[in-house]
Amino acid sequence: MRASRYFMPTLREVPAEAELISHQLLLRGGFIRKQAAGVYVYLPLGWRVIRKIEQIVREETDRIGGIELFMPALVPQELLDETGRSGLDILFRLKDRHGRPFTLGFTHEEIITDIVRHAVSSYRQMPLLLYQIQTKFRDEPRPRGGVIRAREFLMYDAYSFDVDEEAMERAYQAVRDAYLRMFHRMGLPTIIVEAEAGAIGGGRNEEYMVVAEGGEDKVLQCDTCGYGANAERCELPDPNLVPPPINTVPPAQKVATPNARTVQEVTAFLNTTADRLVKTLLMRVDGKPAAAMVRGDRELNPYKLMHALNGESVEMMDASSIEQLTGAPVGFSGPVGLPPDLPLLADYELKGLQDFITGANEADAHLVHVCWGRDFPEPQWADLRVAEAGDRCPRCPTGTLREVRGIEVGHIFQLGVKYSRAMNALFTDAQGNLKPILMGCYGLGVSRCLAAIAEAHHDEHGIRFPITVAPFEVILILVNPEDGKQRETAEQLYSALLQQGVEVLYDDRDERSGVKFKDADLIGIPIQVVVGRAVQDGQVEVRLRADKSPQRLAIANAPAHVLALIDDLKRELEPAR
RNA sequence: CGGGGCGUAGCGCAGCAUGGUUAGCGCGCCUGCUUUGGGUGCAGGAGGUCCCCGGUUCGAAUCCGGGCGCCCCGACCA
Repeated sequence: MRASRYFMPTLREVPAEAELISHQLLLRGGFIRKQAAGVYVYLPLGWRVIRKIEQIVREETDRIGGIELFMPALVPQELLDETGRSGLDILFRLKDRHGRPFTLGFTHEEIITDIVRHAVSSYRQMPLLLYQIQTKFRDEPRPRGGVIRAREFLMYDAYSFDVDEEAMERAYQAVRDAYLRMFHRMGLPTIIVEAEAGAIGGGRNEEYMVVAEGGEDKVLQCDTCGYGANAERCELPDPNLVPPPINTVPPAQKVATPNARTVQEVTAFLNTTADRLVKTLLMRVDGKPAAAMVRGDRELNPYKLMHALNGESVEMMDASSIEQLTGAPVGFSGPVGLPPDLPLLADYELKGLQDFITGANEADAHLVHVCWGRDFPEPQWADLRVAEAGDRCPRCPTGTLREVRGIEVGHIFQLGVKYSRAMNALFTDAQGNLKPILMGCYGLGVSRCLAAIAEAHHDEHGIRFPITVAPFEVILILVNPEDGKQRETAEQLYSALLQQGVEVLYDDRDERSGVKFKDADLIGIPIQVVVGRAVQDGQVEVRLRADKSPQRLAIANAPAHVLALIDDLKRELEPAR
């Protein structure tokens, strides 16, 4: 490709809207352009990268027996009614001319299950692994980071169908390994962590995280055993604390705390510390009220409360319901005097705490010297708080958790019969029994990978693409187009490389050399071939974007050398191929 | 949805508190010359519904009201 005839609008200055380095570089390098919040154009360079990512995921899925298909982006709402997901607020909704409600697909479990329930009826037709690469639409409350969290984005999603638990587990493992190969081939270093299932639901599920400063997920990792989990999932062990004696604790006493609602305000007012305070949070699990207690300096993990009560959804109770239930405005809730039928749960940690401060369930008042088992019934103990760096590992005796940030590039789930049961996707087994199909679903953010790659591979000059996903393998830089000898050499090398099947971007533009070098570094093509003044000595320079150390070569040897370099770079990421 | 910030040429910004020439600067773009190994120098030029609607005023980019859009933090999120 001749750069003079190509479309690569690079930007010299950093667009004000971009915060993340990957976002800045992708905008500046002419890979993407914003159309609206969370809606992006993929410019030619960006689209070439996307197509390479797609190719890798196709090859690796095909290798484990996956079969590609293509589902509609336009999804009839009634299909989502079957699984109760038509009310989700991330759905884009529209109506056709007859007023029939549609949504834009945010994920495709219902569609694929619908196809399979009509076409699969026997155990002989499984196992089955179907996948697609599709545009997904999610009306995110807050798009951010460019294509990291977009409202319209490209996603690969695969779905497995099996006859029993073991077969489902085998399919899950096969995809799990295939994902590792995909990310490795893309040059994305990932870690696998346990995760929450969110709107997809189901059982076991894991996320693939690219560790990056700009990542939006908090990930906790054990320094000893390798356990890793998303912070919204990460379990904590029961420290089995011994309750301190309460015979010397003075009776609970009400104190006035005018306008002191937050932990910070209360501790300041009572001149104490947050770990002497117990927060009581009123929540709804599956719509039913529940109270959860954590220490004042901790954070409640709502999912943990949901799991403790075997629920499927959780939300904070709204202010007026709280007032109705406790008799006090938000900020003054406490465990003393709550309705006896209200489930009351407390984090394990509180087992070792007595003589604490809580809300009094009365406006502008708190209680001091509160003890559980004395002033209110012993609560149900559970793991309820959000894990933090420094906490003990839940999987091994000596490990400590540390915290990193990650970009979630993949998420795999064992769905079990959640969708097949709801949608009546049944099959007949060898014994003639009618059973629901066991499903798994496996998502990979294709467009998000583009951003993750830029986030993981860049320096102060620009992106440094791994060769497997680079928009071109080689950039051929003609330093001075006015120089006949240089031009002639560059043209000759260009044809030679093309003939060898090399993907080469030939920068023949009538630009200053400085512009070309800056652009080459910015767009990150891994191999740079510079045709400059060295042609006088019959030489050109070859250098890697990654280390920049130039190597001078006789012009005649350059194509073979470049070919060998490409091979080397590819072998690092695709050893088996 | 809560808090904060922003909206002026393709991009980055100034001007706005105190209303008043023809709305300005840098980059980019066009023309000519120059230069040719890291965003070259000189000269000339084009490009603006100052986000939108309404109001105040002799006069609004500037003041007031309403709306829309965008970014960041939080809530939320596969």
